[in-house]
Amino acid sequence: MVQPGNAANERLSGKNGGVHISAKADYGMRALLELVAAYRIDPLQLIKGEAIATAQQVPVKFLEGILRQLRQSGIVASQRGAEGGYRLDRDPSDVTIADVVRALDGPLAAVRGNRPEDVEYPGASEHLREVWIAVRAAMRHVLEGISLEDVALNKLPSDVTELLAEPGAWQRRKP
Amino acid sequence: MVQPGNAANERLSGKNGGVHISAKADYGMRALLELVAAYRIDPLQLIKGEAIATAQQVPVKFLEGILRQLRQSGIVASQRGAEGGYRLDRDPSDVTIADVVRALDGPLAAVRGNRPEDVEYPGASEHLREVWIAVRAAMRHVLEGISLEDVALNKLPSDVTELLAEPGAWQRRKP
DNA sequence: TTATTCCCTAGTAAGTCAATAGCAAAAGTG
DNA sequence: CACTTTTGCTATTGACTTACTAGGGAATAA
Repeated sequence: MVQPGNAANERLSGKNGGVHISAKADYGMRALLELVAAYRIDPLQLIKGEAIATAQQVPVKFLEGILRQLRQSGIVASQRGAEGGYRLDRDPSDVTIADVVRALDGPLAAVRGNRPEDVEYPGASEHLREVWIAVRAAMRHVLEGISLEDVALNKLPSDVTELLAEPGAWQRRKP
Repeated sequence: MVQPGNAANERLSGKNGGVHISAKADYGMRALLELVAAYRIDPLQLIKGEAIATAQQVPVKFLEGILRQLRQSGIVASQRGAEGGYRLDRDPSDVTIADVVRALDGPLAAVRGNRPEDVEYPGASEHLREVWIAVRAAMRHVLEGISLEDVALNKLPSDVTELLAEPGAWQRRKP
């Protein structure tokens, strides 16, 4: 098992295509889930960056940058000075995972760095674009369908739990 | 519109999280679709690397490396020397896009470079792993469900065409 | 005023990505 | 047997990204 936020024994297999959840997206989601927990007690309660960082075992200064990006996207609010901190600025049921990933890493899908609808294919590969569009649509379907509240309460939408119930969903594919 | 294989005006928005189709996966799929077209005439016909490269407007030497990886994965066969070239080594209906992406870029999904099932989350983010597993399952569902033949004949599975029919599937989300 | 806490810019080491160069090895042709 | 063609393989490159860290500036409360 990989320790959370411990950058020592990680990146065993440096290479990965398909979908990659970056450290920013992962840390950002974890920070937001901490803020959701506080929000459910008092929606205006402020939590310090360092408190989030230690709770989630994430590098503090790196997390600060992430929280700033989330504030600039209107997901989080912040206050400076003593007794300052961060809080959610929107209802947890209103913030989707897609919102978070887009705020931190940009567009959900890219083909060679371009939007899927912007690439064109000659001859035999004529219909390849449809495939990448479908991949993006699948990502959107999942990530736009799950809110922070869903994750915090472990109440995922039914079509997502169906995905999780698929045989082998929790195992890696044979290499 | 971005020209196929032209690396000049691309990479406008360098950053992207979520799913990224690499040049290798994109070029590899295009090369394979050329081979499928030949396969349908004669399953043993050999096509030269340079012919594929010019047909798909892809850098030759880069494509060579891709085709070699595909051969090492058993998807493609090759023969050296004059009158040599490449051909499909499996039936087009038997090769999925997931096979291609895995052969060229490794695992379909990663969280900070690790397999989704290998990361663990403390406290408030306890259930985040399920989300990433679901994302991977969604990717698998799409990419393992489409074969080279499906793309070549433009006959995608019904659940994929349903994804494409979703409103806004072809437009980017408002930034 | 002073301690606290977020805000912001810069920088950096390591790594990846996309591609190129060059030569070795095999296979067919004359 | 040369000789040409075509793939096999390794190494290298430059641009870029990722995951951080350093250090100071600005706001806020006691």
